[in-house]
Amino acid sequence: MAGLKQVQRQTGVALWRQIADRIREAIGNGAYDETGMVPAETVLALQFGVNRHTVRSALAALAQEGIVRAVQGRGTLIERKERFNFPITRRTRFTAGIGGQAREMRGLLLEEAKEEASAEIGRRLGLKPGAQVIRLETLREADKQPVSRATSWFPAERFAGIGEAYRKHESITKAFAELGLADYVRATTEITAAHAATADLADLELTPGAILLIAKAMNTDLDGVPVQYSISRFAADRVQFTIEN
Amino acid sequence: MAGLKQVQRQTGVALWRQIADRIREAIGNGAYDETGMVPAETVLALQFGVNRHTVRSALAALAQEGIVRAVQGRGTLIERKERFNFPITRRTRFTAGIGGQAREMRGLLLEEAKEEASAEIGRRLGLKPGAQVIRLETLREADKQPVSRATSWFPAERFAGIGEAYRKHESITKAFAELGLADYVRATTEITAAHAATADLADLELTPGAILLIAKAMNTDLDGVPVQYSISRFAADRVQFTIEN
DNA sequence: TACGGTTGTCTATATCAATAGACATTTGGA
DNA sequence: TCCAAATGTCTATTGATATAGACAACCGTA
Repeated sequence: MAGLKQVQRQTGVALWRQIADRIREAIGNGAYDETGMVPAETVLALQFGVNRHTVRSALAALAQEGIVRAVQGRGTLIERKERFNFPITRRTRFTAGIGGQAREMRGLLLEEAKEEASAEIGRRLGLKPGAQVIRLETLREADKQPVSRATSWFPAERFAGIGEAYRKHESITKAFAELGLADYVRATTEITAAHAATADLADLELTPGAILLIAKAMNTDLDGVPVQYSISRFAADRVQFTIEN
Repeated sequence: MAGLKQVQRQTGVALWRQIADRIREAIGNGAYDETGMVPAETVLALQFGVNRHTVRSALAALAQEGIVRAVQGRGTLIERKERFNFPITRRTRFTAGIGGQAREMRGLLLEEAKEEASAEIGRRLGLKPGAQVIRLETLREADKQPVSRATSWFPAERFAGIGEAYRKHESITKAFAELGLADYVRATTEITAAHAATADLADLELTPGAILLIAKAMNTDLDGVPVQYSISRFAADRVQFTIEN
């Protein structure tokens, strides 16, 4: 299992960066699942044919991403696999779901608009024809890495000001709370996959041809009244869904 | 058209490398087709928000790849678009076809095996059932960039030692010549496209989901006797085929 | 011929990347 | 308790990366 392809020098890509990428990939492939640890720094240095300090730079970058954690005297433990695990349950919340696996969570409001509900959106939200909805375009990041790009619709009269609330709290759950909705549940989730449209490529920092996991979700309040319908596009190589019942 | 996305610092990827990649892409997109030149160094430096010397490093790398050529007093001329043009004719030869567009051509022999011809390969080469063939796995590079990954079959008794000859000359044409076949012609070429299999991703240095152009070719000697059948997988974003008659 | 615009070259400085070696600190087990 | 193994920290050196400024050389054109 010794490194078949050596790292390349003088390509404009730092050695520590190449090594970090390869270790991250190896972790994602389950190469170190038996021990749950990365090989010792001296071993990695030998494998890649570089100095131990260079390996340390690579591991420091991975630690910064929250993928590994070094423990003096023991070794470098794998904190999480490459993919964020996103459990889908009746109480699915994005921030809480990913939160434990990342150090820093952010939710950015890219766009807000009030518009007439399309036929499909109206049906999903149980609104009368011609009713107004608020549409939010959001980008969610975990550890500064974009994870998903979502479009959400809310009944306009009930959730006026949700855009501002989201911008403040960076969380749908907290935005709902500020508007008087203390609790809500995930009613339905539909999951598909597709190639990324060019519009999503830039936001999610993907390469053309990348694959998206698409989750169409409906949330309701505790009385079963729809409060949100959303279409979230996840970078397929950064998340996995877990369905629990 | 000013740079929307700034280059990033301290990511382990040198600025000149990021800028070279973006200019190469812009050239491929035809962004500078009107003038046939890259903007002046000072203009690019301003666009990317870096020093002129950093831009010069990027342009030097592109010149090394043969994509641009700087002329003092005039500017930096575009030598060729991103894609290599690969003309397919009755006298198609890989090295000669790409040769004029690249500075350095290489052909690497990855694997050699003598084996029994499969039904299809036997049919393509016009061999009797159970005949032996030599299979070569090769990787072709132009200016140190992998261009294609090919699997070739040859009748074993007629071309014994072709693996060694290819390793020496890095050219099928020259290997044939050494074995006494002075000339040959392209009889048929079939072209398809597909997503890259994982096995080819590493060799061609592609990202998952990348697209391959696949050329299935049969070469014969001047008497029409098949001498080679090959399946070549080209990185679709690096080549284009031109059919000439 | 003169000039504006362009690439080429040089010096200087600061920071990052990589190597090298030494030693401290911590952990887990013999 | 001791030891091997692992990560943490420090100093030092070299080369690559990036910025800054100045000026030379060259091209096309007015």
